[in-house]
Amino acid sequence: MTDQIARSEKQLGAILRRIRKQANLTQSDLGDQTHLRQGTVSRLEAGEPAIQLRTLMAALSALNLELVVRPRSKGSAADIEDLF
Amino acid sequence: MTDQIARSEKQLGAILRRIRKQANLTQSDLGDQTHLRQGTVSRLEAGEPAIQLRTLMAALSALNLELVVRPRSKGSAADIEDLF
DNA sequence: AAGATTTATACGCAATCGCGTCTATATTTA
DNA sequence: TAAATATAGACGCGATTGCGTATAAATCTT
Repeated sequence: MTDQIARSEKQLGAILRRIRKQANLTQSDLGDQTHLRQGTVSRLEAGEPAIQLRTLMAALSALNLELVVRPRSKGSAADIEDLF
Repeated sequence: MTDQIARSEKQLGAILRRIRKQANLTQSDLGDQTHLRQGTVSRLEAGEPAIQLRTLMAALSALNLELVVRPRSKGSAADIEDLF
């Protein structure tokens, strides 16, 4: 399984959505676990830039994920997604 | 160099501060590059939960960093920092 | 295709964002 | 320790959050 690299809100949201679906959870399921509205989860996954950190961390926690901060690896796949 | 793992806003802020200092930048320097106030950078690094994703991503970008999302590694060093 | 489920959007609300600016504390350096 | 630099925190402001609640629109299932 390839790394889930995010350099933008959109990429981050896409990653979360992918993982949530792999876990067979609906946005509402996730919302129940995190006390976030389903609509809020939707906006997080859509990559809205003004979503708050607390919202992101709550989602990560519920999905049992962690964040790693590291120097940008040159020419990673993430660049391509960014082009559109 | 050990991984920079964040499971909370506080850890994330601490990581950013560490890296910024290693790069010999002040909060104002970073603010200039990102169009963020020095005070905003301060709050980001302090781990305020309501900071927006756009603010985080701007800082990451200016520091040439990227995020990796991955399953929580059990018993990592990050747990200890969480105990405060 | 119809029905059920899931996701995207909307409303008013209180709270809080980041901005612009300024000042009080640290913290570092001479 | 004095002076310089850096960080934390405040002010009012306009904008937008996530909440609570609904409903449209899109996506599965059967």
